[in-house]
Amino acid sequence: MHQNFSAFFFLHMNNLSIKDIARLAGVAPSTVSFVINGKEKEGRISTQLAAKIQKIIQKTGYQPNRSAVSLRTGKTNMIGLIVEDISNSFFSQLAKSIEDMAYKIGYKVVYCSTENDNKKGAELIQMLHKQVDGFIITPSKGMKQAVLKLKKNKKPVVLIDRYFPGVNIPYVLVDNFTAVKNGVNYLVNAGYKNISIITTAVDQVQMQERESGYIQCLKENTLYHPTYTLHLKFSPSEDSYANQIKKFLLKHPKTDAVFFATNYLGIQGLKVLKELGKRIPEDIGVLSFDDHDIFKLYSPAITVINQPIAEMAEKSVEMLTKQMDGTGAPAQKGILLNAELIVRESV
Amino acid sequence: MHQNFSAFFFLHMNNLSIKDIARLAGVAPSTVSFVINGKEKEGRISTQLAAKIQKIIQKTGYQPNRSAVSLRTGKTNMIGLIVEDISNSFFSQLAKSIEDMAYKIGYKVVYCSTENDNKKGAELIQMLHKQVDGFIITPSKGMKQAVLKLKKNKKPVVLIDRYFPGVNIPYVLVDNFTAVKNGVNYLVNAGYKNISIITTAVDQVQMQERESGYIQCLKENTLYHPTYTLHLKFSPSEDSYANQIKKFLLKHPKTDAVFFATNYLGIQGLKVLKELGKRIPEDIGVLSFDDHDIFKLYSPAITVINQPIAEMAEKSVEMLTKQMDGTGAPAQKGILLNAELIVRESV
DNA sequence: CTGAAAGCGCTTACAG
DNA sequence: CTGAAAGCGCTTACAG
Repeated sequence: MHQNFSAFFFLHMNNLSIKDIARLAGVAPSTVSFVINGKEKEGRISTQLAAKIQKIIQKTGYQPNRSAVSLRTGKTNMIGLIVEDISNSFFSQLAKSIEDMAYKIGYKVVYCSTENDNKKGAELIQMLHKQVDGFIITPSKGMKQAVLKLKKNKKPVVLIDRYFPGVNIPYVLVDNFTAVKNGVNYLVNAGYKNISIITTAVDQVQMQERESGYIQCLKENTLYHPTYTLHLKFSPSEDSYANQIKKFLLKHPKTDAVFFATNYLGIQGLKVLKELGKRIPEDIGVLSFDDHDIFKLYSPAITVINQPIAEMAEKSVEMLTKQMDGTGAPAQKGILLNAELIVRESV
Repeated sequence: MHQNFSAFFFLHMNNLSIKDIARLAGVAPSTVSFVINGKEKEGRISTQLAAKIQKIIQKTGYQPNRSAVSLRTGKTNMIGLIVEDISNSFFSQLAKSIEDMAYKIGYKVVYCSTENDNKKGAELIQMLHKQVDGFIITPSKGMKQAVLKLKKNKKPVVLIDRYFPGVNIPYVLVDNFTAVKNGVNYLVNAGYKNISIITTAVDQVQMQERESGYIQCLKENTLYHPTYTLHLKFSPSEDSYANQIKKFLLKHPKTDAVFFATNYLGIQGLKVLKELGKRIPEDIGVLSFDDHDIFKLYSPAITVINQPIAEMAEKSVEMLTKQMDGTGAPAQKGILLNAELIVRESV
């Protein structure tokens, strides 16, 4: 009777603690703790008692205070996801896949966008350091120190999409060089002679590798002209990219195919080609890195080099988990996944 | 000399605590705490001493253990963002804007995708309850109980994009009804007579309101035909939507304009129209809710009803902050923002 | 102007 | 089979 009354009372409280549950069950807090954490054996709790406690937890909707658990165990069950820009289609798809993988193993994801600002990136790492059990990061070059510090502090980290050459931190990458080399080779085989590359200012490894793949392929086919390369200056405005691309294309009228090194450049490029009245693929062939809904739907549909996003997410969470478990302690150096050429109508 | 040695030693430690800093500075932990939290006045710490402590914190890179702070203060400085699907362009843009706003006031964002699964939605709320200071949620109908429980527990919540009619929880919405009414009216004025609506199965308020706007406008113009409405069955596969749309359009060949009630339906719709060889806007006018890069770039560019994403983010964080501060305690009921008709070439 | 002490809510060795 | 106690790293009233 008294117990029922208490149960009723507690049912309407906001913040139950483990002590409250213990009191309701007539046991010590430690007993409740064992049941919560599935350690009935270890605490040698009888099955009946465990069931009784479970029931009370159910009824009251008791949830352990995560801060207290974290303080005590040193685990937060949070993963820090640091990307360039969460609103970018590539990263938001990555975020979704990572969330799915993390959810399955009981982790939540905190995200942060660096916007390629090195200071912000380093700061974010520093701020999250004590709040997450591990990081999945698409690093910009200037984040190297901050990431090395994480490593020194034995904080689990996996780099994704980009990495630091010569630094021993696990990564999940696409083989940018080979993928682009093959993709550009497809342009060459299709008969294009003057193939331009439009890419970002070269300070990210993955972009450098894409460019190398382009150069290597064209050199092998004696079609390489250094002037057919546009390194776009970074700009927060999309129009600025479009303008730079337009100027470049007007300056190189012989260009008969373009390789865009990221999807947002490809999208801007399509806009420009439309403005210039160029027909694809008759006047100009188009190949873009990264797939995007736009490329599937465009007339003509655009041929792309597609990154295996779900697989990247899966591998990165896997590699992170191994580190967090302390299991695969000497984590493998990294893995290289294949990007796939999806041939559509633009070449 | 000894102190320098200690500083050197601590510089290379992983996990400094406030005690370590206190020892290095030769003061009590409480003194350090006051300095960290900018409460020098309250603790009546001399400026010089405060500076000295600051310097040590700088040098060592000490970061307070957030779990301990949270346990003690009851604040986590985390916001829980629960959306339908973070990889959807609308939600990822929202996430980016919310992140920006939150960052400015020292909050991090944990995100979760419900995938419109009520159970998962309720579960996510429950799981995050103790880990975040407040929630920004795009609720599905079945999450009502879970959200009401948050309210009962005085957990700050702001609903965004959708709401629960008749329930007093702050929300940030777009005036779907008026926006669609005006948008469809634009189709009417352009001379279209048989305007279809393609929308989701009606169980989300915002979708109902969009449909009401469509109906209201057409009724006022005596152009409403109930059969010109397609409620798409939910499906995880995009192709299924495309097939349903195709069947519908073939069944209603007189349709001379279509209003798509969300951007992903619009995107699927464009694909279908392309397959059917329909010319836009000559054969069929197109209007879609939500803007998207695809709509800007498509030939012809698609006329849309655009939601003010940045403003929605700003208002929602603002309303949440007021609740978290305990300031604007009797938080305003909610706000209704205007969606903007962006006229392009498809009508 | 500064420090010692209590306590936030847990988990886990330890004692029984 | 169960409970009392220590301690994770902070903050803050309180005493001096």
